[in-house]
Amino acid sequence: MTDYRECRILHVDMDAFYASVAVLDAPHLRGLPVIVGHAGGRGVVLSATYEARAFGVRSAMPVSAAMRMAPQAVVVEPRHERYAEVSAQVMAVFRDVTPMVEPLSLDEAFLDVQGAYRLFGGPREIARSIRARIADEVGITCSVGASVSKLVAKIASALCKPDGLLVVPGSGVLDVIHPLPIERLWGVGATTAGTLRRLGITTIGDIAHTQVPTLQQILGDAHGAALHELAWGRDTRDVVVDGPEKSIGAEVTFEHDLSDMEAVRAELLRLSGSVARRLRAAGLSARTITVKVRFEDFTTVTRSRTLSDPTDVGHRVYEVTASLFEALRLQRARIRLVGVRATGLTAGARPEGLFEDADDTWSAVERVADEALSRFGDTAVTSARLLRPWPDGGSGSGADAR
DNA sequence: TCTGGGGTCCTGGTCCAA
DNA sequence: TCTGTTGGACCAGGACCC
Repeated sequence: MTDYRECRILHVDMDAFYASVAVLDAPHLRGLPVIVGHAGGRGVVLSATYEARAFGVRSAMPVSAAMRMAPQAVVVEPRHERYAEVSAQVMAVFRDVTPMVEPLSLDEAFLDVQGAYRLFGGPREIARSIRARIADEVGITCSVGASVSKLVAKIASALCKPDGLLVVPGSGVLDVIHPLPIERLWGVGATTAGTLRRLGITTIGDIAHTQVPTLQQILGDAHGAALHELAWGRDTRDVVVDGPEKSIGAEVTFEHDLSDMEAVRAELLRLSGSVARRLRAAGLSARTITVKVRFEDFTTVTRSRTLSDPTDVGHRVYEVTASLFEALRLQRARIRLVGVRATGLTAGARPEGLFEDADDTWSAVERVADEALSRFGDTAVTSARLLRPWPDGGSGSGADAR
């Protein structure tokens, strides 16, 4: 029997992860159509069991639309801490097999298993063992693709979903990927797919047989050339164990569009505090702060500012955020979403005492608050400004003072 | 129909300094 | 001194991923 030793890259993907965890924790839901998402309002489907998918329910569609398709479905509120917990169990199984694990999200990872052959056998045996252990020890199912590259391993795991295993040797790569629709290719989303389809390019094979300059003319130099390479199965990216974080952000969509700018500023204050707290928890400081505003018609603007000194102080983040927001000079706008993001991250907290300024005081205050929050819970400390009762219920719940 | 929230990466424009 | 070029940093927006 061939053991496909060239297929050292595994892509492991949990099946309907959030929904599977919901069923794991509430076994009476097994076999039922289950949708994970915020019921009512503007929530979208985060995940759905295959029973729900049979009705046409898909991730990212509005929960309201999903409920019209599957009225009998059970809607379950998301529980992110629980997903993180289960994810840690799954990743621990991966790391038992090899240290070469690159998590892509809570529910999927690339593994380079070449170094594990001597202990565990070839890629197929390793994949089988991982699938069995996750089923036994965690209680959910996963699908595994194994191949010579990340691209093909990822395509393979998608092709064998749910609860499957597919090994694609180097000699079979083009036979497998060329008939597939272009959307299967990493980097082809709705926009690129629409552009290519209008030109009659519908399969990965079509991309492979289109001249590079033509693709570059359509999609830009980098994107065009990259897609052509991928369409021929050429992907030399290695499994990277620990990539540093590049940004930390938070955003919120209001239940109803807001026109009360004071309420929007209060939300920006809350988001700034949350981002800064996560920076401090990660031991990082940020040089660039970006504020994002989405209006009722879904148009979105971002404004950013780069600081002379990196910061992890919430008060400082809010000062920048608020001044960027003020510069937009919004009077009667109806705002759907606001967000705050920190980029240009550097390791290490902001050096205290280096600059004798108000940030030192705020930094000290916020570190004390971090301590209180970690000891007494999320509601132990908050900014006085966030205590004002907004007309419609406050942050994220749909204030609208008009 | 009506579009979340967390991210990464790329592109094109502007500004500034060498 | 003036002009043109180049390259880097920054900024804004968009596409994409899960």
